[in-house]
Order: sequence, then structure tokens, then C-alpha cells
Amino acid sequence: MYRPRDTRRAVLSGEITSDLRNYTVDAQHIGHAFAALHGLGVTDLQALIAVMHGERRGEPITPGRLGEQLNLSSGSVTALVDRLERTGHIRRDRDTADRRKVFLRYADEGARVAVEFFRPLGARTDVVMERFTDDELEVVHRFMRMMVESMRDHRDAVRAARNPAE
Amino acid sequence: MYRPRDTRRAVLSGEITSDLRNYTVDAQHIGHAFAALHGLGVTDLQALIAVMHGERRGEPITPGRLGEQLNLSSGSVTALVDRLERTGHIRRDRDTADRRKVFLRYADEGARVAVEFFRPLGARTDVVMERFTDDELEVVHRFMRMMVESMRDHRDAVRAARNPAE
DNA sequence: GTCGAGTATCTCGATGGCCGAGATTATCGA
DNA sequence: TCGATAATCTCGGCCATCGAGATACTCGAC
Repeated sequence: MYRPRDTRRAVLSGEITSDLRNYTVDAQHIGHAFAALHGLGVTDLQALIAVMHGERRGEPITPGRLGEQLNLSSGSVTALVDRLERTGHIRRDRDTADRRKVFLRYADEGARVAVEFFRPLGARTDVVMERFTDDELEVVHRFMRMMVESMRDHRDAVRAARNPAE
Repeated sequence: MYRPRDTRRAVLSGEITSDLRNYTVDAQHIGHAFAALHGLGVTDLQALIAVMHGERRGEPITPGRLGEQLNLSSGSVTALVDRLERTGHIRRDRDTADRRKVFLRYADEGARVAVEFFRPLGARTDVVMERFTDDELEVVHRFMRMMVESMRDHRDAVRAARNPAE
């Protein structure tokens, strides 16, 4: 069936947009179901993931930065960290250099949950990626990188519209 | 700099995973900031988007399906719809065939907000897509489609682990 | 070295979204 | 007509979240 060039592009564009939306919605569903399965709130799981990412990168996350990532006030972060510390998922670690700071590290229980969350996800991702060549994955990466950059700009624009004085 | 084939793949894989995570996090930030800018909760904006999608597809969404999408109990959905109806964003519409059902349609205020949310996003997306050929976008779409399918399977698996009796 | 401004975290009271069991209204098949 | 099922709504209770103020610490200026 014939389809003019513009139309093909327009359809593709819409499909990809739809893909991205479906991906985020499904990701939220997985988070919700997994959290409930482990007796956690959705926020708690997100926090656990953020803590893990911090350690992986060699820069443990602080409560302040955690609050920014999760869109939480300082009070909520304290309560959140208290919860996760009480259940043995993470622990607080005072910085020796700047003793105002607190580093969040995952404890045994947190590492266990994180692995259980990411391993099957990684396995599924690998299966998908096997069906693409290096060059194709390069294209995907280039696309996603640009999308993220664009989204981040937009995020900053919306935030600026909210607090014009900053 | 030389890099063996396996390593290149491993790096690419990790980068793309990271891209996807960054994308979802940034999308949440945008939703949060935009919602606050319009005096809405995050859930309310998500609901508005879901309602709009339903109308676009010609199948208006019902409170029940809205609750599934947002992971909300029936009681929360009623409160949510009440809020949005009171503020003039959406309205309830009884189905004439099956009068148990309620269709959710957006009212003037809802349409206005939805457009204001999506237009700048669409503009930014277009800019990114202009820098890719049709074939490249086709690759991206194929990748995302497979990822979504895989995520959905995983979601169902996690949900099944939670309620083994269903 | 000490004062003040700035930064990071925590405390605490109030609020409001959310859950979940039960009630209500409607459809459908026997 | 009746029972089973489905979709939505009501209501009481809970808990995560907000936000202003308190606390603890750092750092530069004088």
C-alpha cells in the first residue's frame, strides 16, 4: 500500500510518542506491583533505586538530592529515610569532611530487593537488544539521548515559569 | 581508541537503559512542575491525560479503567473525578446502552490544559525527530515497541506473583 | 577566633489523597 | 422474577506529604 513520505513520518512520529508513553506507564505499573509485593510504598522503591544508583556511581546520594529527584519536601524525605532505615533497607552515613551532610547507602535488605528488582528487568532488556545490531542500537541511543536532553530543557522551562524569581 | 565488540555492546546497552530511566524521571518532573503550575495534583494531570487519550481514540475512558491505569482504588477514583469535575476540567457522561457505565470526557478547561501541556512537548519532539531519517525512526520504533511488549509481560509476571490465585 | 550568612538535615502539627469494605444502581442470563 | 455479576459511589480511618521553624554544621570576612 502506498503512503506518501510525509504521512509515513507523521505516523512514525505518533507511534514513537505513543511508545514512550506506554513505556513510562508500564514502568509505573511494574514499580507499583513490585513495591506492593515487598510491602513497600511506590516512593520507597524509587528511593531505593536512587540510593543504589548513587552507590554505583561512587557518589552516594544525600537526603537533599533524593528529595529533588523524587519531588519531595525535606520533611517527607526525613520520614522516608526513617522508614527505610527502620526496615533495614538503607542506612545513614555521616560525611566526615562536611558533617552537615548525610550519605545514604543501602543495607543488606536494600541490596537484596534492588537485585531482585533489576535482574529480571535486565534479562528482558538483553533479549530485546540481541535482536538489534550495534549500529541500530547506536541510533536508538542517539535518539534517546537527544530526547532526554530536550525533556530536561523543557522541565527547566516549566520550572522557570513556576518561579520566575529564581 | 580501540574497543572490542562485546564491550561496545555492553556500554551501549547500559547507556540506553540509563536513557530510558532518565527519560521517565524527567517526564515525572515535568508532570509535577506543570501540575503545580496549574494548581493540580500529579494524579489529576495524569487523569486528564488519560481522559484525553480516550477521547482521541474514540473510546472514552470509564472510572474503572482510569483507576487501573493510575493504580487507584475505586474510592480514590470517585474523589479524583469529583475534583476534576468541580474544577471544570472534565465531566461525567452516562452511557445510554449500559447505564452502569460512566464515560469521562474533558470539558473546556480540561482541553485547554491538555493542549497547553502537549503543544510544547510536541514541538520539542518534532525538533528531535527532524534529525533522523525515516529508516532510523523505524529502528527506534521497532526497538521501543519490543521494549514495551517486554515490559508489559514483565508487569503481568510481577502482578501474577502478587495474586497467584488470579 | 568569632561573628554572620549560608547550607543540610530534622522536628512537628496540619492536611488531604488514598485505601478498602460495604452500599447502591444497573445489566444479563436462567 | 430472581440471583449473579458488574460499575460506580459512600464513608471512616490512615499515613505520606507539606511547609515553616528549629538545629547543627561550614565557611568566609573582619
